[in-house]
Amino acid sequence: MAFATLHDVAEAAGVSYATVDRVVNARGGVSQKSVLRVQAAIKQLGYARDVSAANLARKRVYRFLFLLPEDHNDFFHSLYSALQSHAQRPNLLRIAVTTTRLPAFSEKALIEALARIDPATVDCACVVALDTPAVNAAVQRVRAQGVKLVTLVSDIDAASRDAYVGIDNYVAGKTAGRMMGLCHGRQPGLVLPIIGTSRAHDHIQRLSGFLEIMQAHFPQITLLEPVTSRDEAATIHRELDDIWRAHPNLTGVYNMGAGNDGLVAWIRGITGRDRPFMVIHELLPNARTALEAGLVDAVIDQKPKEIITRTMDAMRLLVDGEALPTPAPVITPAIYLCENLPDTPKETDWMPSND
Amino acid sequence: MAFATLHDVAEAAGVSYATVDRVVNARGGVSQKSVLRVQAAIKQLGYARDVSAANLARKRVYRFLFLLPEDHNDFFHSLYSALQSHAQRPNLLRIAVTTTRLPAFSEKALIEALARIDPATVDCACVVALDTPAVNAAVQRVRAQGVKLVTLVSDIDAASRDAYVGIDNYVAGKTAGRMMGLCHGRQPGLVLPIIGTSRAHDHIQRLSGFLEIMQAHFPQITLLEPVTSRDEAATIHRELDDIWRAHPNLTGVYNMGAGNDGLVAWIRGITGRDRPFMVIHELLPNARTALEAGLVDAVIDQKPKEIITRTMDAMRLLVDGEALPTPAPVITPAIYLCENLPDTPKETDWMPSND
DNA sequence: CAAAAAATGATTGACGTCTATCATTTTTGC
DNA sequence: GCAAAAATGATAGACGTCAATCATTTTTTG
Repeated sequence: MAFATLHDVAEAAGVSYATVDRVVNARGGVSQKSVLRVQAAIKQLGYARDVSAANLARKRVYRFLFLLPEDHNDFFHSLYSALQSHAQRPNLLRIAVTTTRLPAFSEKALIEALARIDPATVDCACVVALDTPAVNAAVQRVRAQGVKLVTLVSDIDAASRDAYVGIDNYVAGKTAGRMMGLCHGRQPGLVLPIIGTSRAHDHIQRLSGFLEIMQAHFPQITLLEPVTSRDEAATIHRELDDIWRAHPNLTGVYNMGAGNDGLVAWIRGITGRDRPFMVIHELLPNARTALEAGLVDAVIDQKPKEIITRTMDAMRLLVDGEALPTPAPVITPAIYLCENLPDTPKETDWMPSND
Repeated sequence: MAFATLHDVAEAAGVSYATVDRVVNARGGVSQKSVLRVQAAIKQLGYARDVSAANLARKRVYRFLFLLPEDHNDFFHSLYSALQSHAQRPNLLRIAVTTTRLPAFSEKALIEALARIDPATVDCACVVALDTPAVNAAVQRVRAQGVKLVTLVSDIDAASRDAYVGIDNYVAGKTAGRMMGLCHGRQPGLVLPIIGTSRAHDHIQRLSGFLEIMQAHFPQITLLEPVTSRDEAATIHRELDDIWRAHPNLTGVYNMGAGNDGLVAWIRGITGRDRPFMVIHELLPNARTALEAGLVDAVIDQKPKEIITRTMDAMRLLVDGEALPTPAPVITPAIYLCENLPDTPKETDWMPSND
């Protein structure tokens, strides 16, 4: 009554269960006439496959391995936590996750970790890659053993991996730019961009998105030469002190890397004139506190939970040998002001993806 | 090897499957000693119940009924679409959703619909309620027949229903206020709030949140008396024409109701001076287009999909007789600028797609 | 120590789907 | 109209858990 089963479909279509099974699982060898009758019955009964039963019968188990950089970098840290909390969810779809953290930017460590992957215990690996020939080769060696491979955040040669789940730092930078521009209310201003290192792909992309929006839509705002912080709080603090003295008319700061603690400490010490507008990245506890305290105006967040969910979706599809959605869905950054901060503690979202 | 089963647990604990089953399903009649051994084995093996298999064996089917207002109101429309798209998702958790739309604000229609609920075919109903004694009584009559009842967005007496899933329009209004304030870049301004009807709870809440933030944090901005639009595009257009003429220094408009088409049409016609900053609600296609065209600055969105997900979570827990999380999780509004718009979702096939 | 009570073991049939095998019927080609 | 090919039917054993029954063992109690 409530839910039609394949047996119901078979009866309604006037064929045997075996034929229905051949149709829904595309096994072939069914006449056009039967296919149509089955499809009609499915539609008529509103049949929907019971995925639980299907996965059970298929004995599907997904064993995933994540290789993440072990970095102070805020973003990877939040990615890691998202992965941890995901792993603790009730076991709806039989996913077993193993995580290994590697020294950041170490080609050698990455290649070794890739070589250590055991095809007998891993169905699909997810790697924050470095785009070098040696890594490409190592990845292909893994894949040759039947392990699917997904690159995350940082891609390699498209032919070397099975899929790539990216975040659009360019869009994140543009969003930050729009936010910064709006904060100036059509007034002129002087804005300082801070990047972590000029070597990091993601910071470069954020910067170019930011600059593009600022120049295109807010020409009355002057941009200072970007400062490099090496993601160190102390460096940021020092640099800001200098610039603040040199530019009494500074109206905005956009930090696209880590080191927000130094930034916040510096703001706390400002006296005499209005602090500049502050736009920073990643909604971590310190950023949250700063927002709530009114020390920062906006936080651009890459939604690590959503990234993890999307990645796992892709990995599942790969292991099942199914087609990945094209174009790959893009995760757009969220904007947090101090009023719309999400609830902190309980992560009870254990519904399957989709949101 | 990959996943331990209850049989594995039984073996590891040195007891029979039956005993393990008694422990994990709390059937009682097990000695303390055995309980401990089973728990130890579960922990040691990292056993996690296979929810798919469990649900299958339990024959759990959740039959949910939604009673939603049939309104032009943008918000309920997006809520309805979210529900539709949720219903089309692959059938992971065996949820059957029926939706009935009712004339908005009609107490009579609501009570009749509640009376029509058949306990034999509905496990849990979700209602956008009206807080009147007659509705309260009708709700209690439904519950007396064993149907769980959740109120959505608009609550009634807490004792009358099983749960309430709310949205915080106050927070939404505050977020809009912050956004509007920031757009003024510490400059003075003159801002017009537009509400749908002064009778609608949600608009009142948005308004008070908006006013509170504006007064507390942006005192240099003057607020005009809120205009009532009855959510009609034509009314908004006309009112704005008048106000725009009467107040040459208008710098911002916040529309907390529907009727954004009229608003956008009006903006299109502006010449001579800068348009005011525009903050509106609900990321519907027209709002999206307006954002992309640069006719609107920010859209505050209540994330209807997330609301639906949360509601279904609560309904499931109720039907299972489990405890609801307290305090109820709050959904915070999202802020969209023209750079961080999400991908438009695409439709799925009718065919039973796995996963 | 025997009887009663409590705990445990052993087993079975669902649940809906997958996968496989084998027998039977229908269609096609000549 | 006959053989070969294609399509269909019938059936059965998983998958991991739930829920139930009944037999057996162990512990408690007087």
